[in-house]
Amino acid sequence: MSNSRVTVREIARLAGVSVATVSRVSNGTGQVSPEMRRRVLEAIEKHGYRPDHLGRALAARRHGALGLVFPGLSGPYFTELIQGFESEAMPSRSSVHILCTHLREDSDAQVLEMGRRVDGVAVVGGTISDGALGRLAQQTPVVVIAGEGPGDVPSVRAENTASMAALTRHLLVDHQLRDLVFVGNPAGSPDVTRRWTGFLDAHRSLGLAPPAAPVPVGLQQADGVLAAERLFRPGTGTGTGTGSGSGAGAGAAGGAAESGAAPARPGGVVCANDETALGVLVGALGRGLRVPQDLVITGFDDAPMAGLVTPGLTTVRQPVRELAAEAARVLLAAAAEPGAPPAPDLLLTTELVLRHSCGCPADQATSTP
Amino acid sequence: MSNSRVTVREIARLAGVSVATVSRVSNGTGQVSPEMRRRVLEAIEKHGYRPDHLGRALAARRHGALGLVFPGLSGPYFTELIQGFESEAMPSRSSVHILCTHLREDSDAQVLEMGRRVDGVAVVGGTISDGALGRLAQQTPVVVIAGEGPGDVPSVRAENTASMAALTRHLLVDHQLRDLVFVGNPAGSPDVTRRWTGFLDAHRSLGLAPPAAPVPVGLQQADGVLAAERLFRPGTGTGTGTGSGSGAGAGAAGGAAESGAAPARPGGVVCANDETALGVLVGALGRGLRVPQDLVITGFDDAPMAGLVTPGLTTVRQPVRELAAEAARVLLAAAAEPGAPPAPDLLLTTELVLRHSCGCPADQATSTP
DNA sequence: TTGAAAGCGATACCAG
DNA sequence: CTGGTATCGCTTTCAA
Repeated sequence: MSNSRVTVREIARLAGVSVATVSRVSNGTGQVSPEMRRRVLEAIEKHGYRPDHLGRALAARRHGALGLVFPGLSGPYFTELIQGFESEAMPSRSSVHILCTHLREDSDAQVLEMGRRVDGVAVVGGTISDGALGRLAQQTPVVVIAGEGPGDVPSVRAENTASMAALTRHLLVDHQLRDLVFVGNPAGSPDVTRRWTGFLDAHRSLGLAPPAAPVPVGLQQADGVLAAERLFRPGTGTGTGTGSGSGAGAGAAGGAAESGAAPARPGGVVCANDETALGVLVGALGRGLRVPQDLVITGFDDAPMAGLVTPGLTTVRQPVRELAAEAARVLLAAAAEPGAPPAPDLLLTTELVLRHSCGCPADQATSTP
Repeated sequence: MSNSRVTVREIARLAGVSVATVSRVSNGTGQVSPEMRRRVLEAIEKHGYRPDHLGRALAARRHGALGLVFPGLSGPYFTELIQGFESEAMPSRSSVHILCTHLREDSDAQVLEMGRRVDGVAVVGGTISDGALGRLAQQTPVVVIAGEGPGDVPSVRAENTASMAALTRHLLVDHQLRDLVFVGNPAGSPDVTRRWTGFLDAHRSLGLAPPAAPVPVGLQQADGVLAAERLFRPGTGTGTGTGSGSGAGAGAAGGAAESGAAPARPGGVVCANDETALGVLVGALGRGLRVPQDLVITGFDDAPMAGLVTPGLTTVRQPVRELAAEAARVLLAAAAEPGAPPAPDLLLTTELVLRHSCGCPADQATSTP
């Protein structure tokens, strides 16, 4: 039935036409008489001919593939990223190559190599050196996701600083919290750098002293658990002390402005993303702490879980799928028109999502989970 | 420096040799005199020549790429899967194409198309129809991961039934639990089918009546939260009380039997994987339930988080990375030797991991052959 | 409209 | 050892 060994020449011979005609028919290009077309189509159908991708790619000098490079995929963020990227590449009949450089030392070389097998590469910010990015860019279209490229390498990213500042201000002003800690490693990725900056900005603009340093852990849920361990270990920094807290005889969620009566002010843990926030939440709940009464926790991303946990996680919504889709679009466009000017940088907007983990009464928000 | 437009012919001309010699030098095949080699190497270096992948692939009739197909990547399972697959493909200089068929209707066609662009395809069990698998298999090497292929399509999977039966028996016998529920959809994937079977087997071999039906949710953490909502809704099956949590006067985590003298036997929630177990755990803790005192929860996979949460999650360890690596190995071997007999099915062993969430005192572990 | 032929970039066989 | 050349499978001028 569908033997993959059939070539244009075979079909041409069987249909009694030239390979050029077969090509024209199978691609729908050029003019072909109805009679010829019928004969060719028949032969194609009968032998299950499908043009070979390599031959076609070689002739067209186009791979029909896009590359996606990231540090070490983990969690819903990369899930969304990949799916968004793929959903945009697929309609253009481009396949998706992936490369996780995680912990590998020769990743620059790997990426360069990938650049020779695809029509464009999207690199997640902070994954490879700027030098490698530059060299990659002069060999194939490149776009940086969630970061900034050197020179005129285009990038697509979501707003970070201002929204993290807004979130932090919300805790500082609306909930009158102090002694906030930041969980995340600013040196780990451009996104976290900006979020840390926003966190600091909020403090400074209010004349408050931010913590001297963040709790520098990774972006995975496990890292959040790790951070919780560090934070809640008896006798450690954050004013949360033991989880015992005051009796809090009151009923459920409602408590709006309870700040007044409570003697021991709960601390707040501002996490670099939802994953770590969830990890911290699990760590806190597992130790008998109550959120938000004993401890406030916030995230960033608005991952699927954020709206589902109890209490709902206050966070910043970021359009990750869109980010990746835009990146794919940039590459596709650049590949289609090699001479075009570099795409402009894209900055997608984010949105504050207030749920219960920050102490807000209910799911209000600019949002619907 | 590194212009990608240089071809063998260019180098040959510049070095004053034939293309054959350039090819020999750049591939290290055949014998070349030191003098020629030097000249060629120099030209290659000077112009930054790197052989084009398409030309090479066309000549070799080999793509230098492997495909990986899965339903909708999510969670640590797929993270491990992809990384294991890639770590095996990379040393063979094969790139990795991915395809998530999630929710798409034309996925069979997509997979067939992918089959024409790679040297072999690994398909996660339950992702595409057996028909499509069959057709794919007669066009390129195929291996099924975590499932079984039709006909002589090879597969690699981990043991499920016996280990889930062992885990269930542990709850039933060692902890004297009754009224276990199973969270997961047996119709969703071959793995879950087998785990459900093991769950049932354990009951029957002890002369106990298993629940009539599972709680049929997906495999993501959010699904676990959903299941928890369903299970712990007041008035529902599992004999657990309200989640409102009494005043928690005691110290931190350790708190023993505080739920009053309530002798109500805690139920047990056996989850199809760690992700959902974690979701259920979060849902339970968020409602003030104590694990394992009020409720026992178990998972499957031994994901990174399993050992980190409080309480540690009792589960079954599955070598996911190895699974994927083996799959890649099978494909690579098949691609290297087209005439070879189909690879035998591989069954990797799993291991029971007893932590605290089942009621066991401390971390201990046993293995099941 | 159709076909012959020239690539696309690299490999490998076969003489010399 | 080295070089000419056929080949891989398809697309695309260029004539007819």
